[in-house]
Amino acid sequence: MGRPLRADAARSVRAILEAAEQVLAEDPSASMEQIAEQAGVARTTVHRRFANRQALIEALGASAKRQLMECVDDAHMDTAPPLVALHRVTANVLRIKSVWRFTLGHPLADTPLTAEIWSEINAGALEFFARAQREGLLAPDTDLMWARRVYYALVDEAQHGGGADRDPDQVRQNADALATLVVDTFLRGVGPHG
Amino acid sequence: MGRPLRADAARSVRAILEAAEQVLAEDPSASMEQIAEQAGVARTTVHRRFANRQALIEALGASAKRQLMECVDDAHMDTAPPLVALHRVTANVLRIKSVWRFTLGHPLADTPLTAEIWSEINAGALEFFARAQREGLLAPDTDLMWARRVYYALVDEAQHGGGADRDPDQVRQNADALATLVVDTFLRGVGPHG
DNA sequence: TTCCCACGCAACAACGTTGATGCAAATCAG
DNA sequence: CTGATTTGCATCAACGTTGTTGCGTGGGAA
Repeated sequence: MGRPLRADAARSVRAILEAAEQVLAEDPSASMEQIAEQAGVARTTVHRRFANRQALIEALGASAKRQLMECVDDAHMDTAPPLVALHRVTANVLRIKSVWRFTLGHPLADTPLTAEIWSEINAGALEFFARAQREGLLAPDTDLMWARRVYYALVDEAQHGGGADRDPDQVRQNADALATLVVDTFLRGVGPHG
Repeated sequence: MGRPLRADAARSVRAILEAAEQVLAEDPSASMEQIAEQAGVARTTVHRRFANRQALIEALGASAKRQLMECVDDAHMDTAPPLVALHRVTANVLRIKSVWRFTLGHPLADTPLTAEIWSEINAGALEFFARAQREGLLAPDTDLMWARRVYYALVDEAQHGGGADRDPDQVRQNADALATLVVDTFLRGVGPHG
């Protein structure tokens, strides 16, 4: 590509991406104008940095998916004990999802690239659940596809309810507590146990 | 209001509502043109029957909410044994949701009227879960708000995955099977039981 | 300090969508 | 059958959004 961006240009790009994520999270059909306003930038500047609305959304997708992949990786789903890995990845994903509510929530940001990452993650999840089932964490008669969908749904649900977390510390604690709740509900449901 | 609609007019209205539900389910921002096309009707006819896009969506909301309320009522949540009632209402709701994927899925169709019905249903659900908890169907330490959210999420998830059901009979069987799956997962999760 | 780049601002064309209107033809109801 | 109503079609104005361009200005980099 061209030479590195100047300081103010880089600042604009970051502001725009951040604003786009926030605005689109509340209204996926928000206009470029609204995004520019939230970014504290003129609309033309948005178009200067991102040729299309599509290009902007794809840029969001790239950032988000990269971070998601990263946070899944460092849970070591393939080696850690299933229950530990499950709790860790859940907390990590919840943390990421709270930042990328739009991009990771709406499939609008789907491009060939991101679709590939998705299927990779999905495959990894299925593989993990298979191992979890072999090691007795999941009931032997559980349909793994259903299990995966239930897990995703619970993570989503835990995310949506979570109100405003101010500082990063609070986000982390919240993510841990929610992860416990999600994993618990996922494995034992809400009925009486014992 | 005015006098009853003529036969062809009534047919148009029904066709438009049905078409709107289908089209909007796949693309919530679809144009009136697309809806008209799917209904086999000129766009002007749509505007003749529904002043606004908003009015059309509200009409959808009214129909859907009415049916939803009806199908919740005839599950007799307040008298039947909790497990029976839960299974029955789940099957009923799944059946309705498969028909009103857009209107009951996206909160776009929310008006003062529908919001009222929603809160009524939500209150009923919470009350039901409280009774279920007293009677031992839910663990005593379960947060009822969380339980409700999990239940809604599971119903949604069961709905989304359900591919194309051709005839009404198949829909009914499918709804029963899915209801069993949902209730089971809801109460016991996917971990080993025993 | 000096040069260059990025910015804000204003203006513009192109589009698609919405909503309204008039009219001729088809269709329903008494 | 006959009158009333509905519909399709063509047309029009109004809007909001998108994307582009040119210009003057202010802040970053060497």
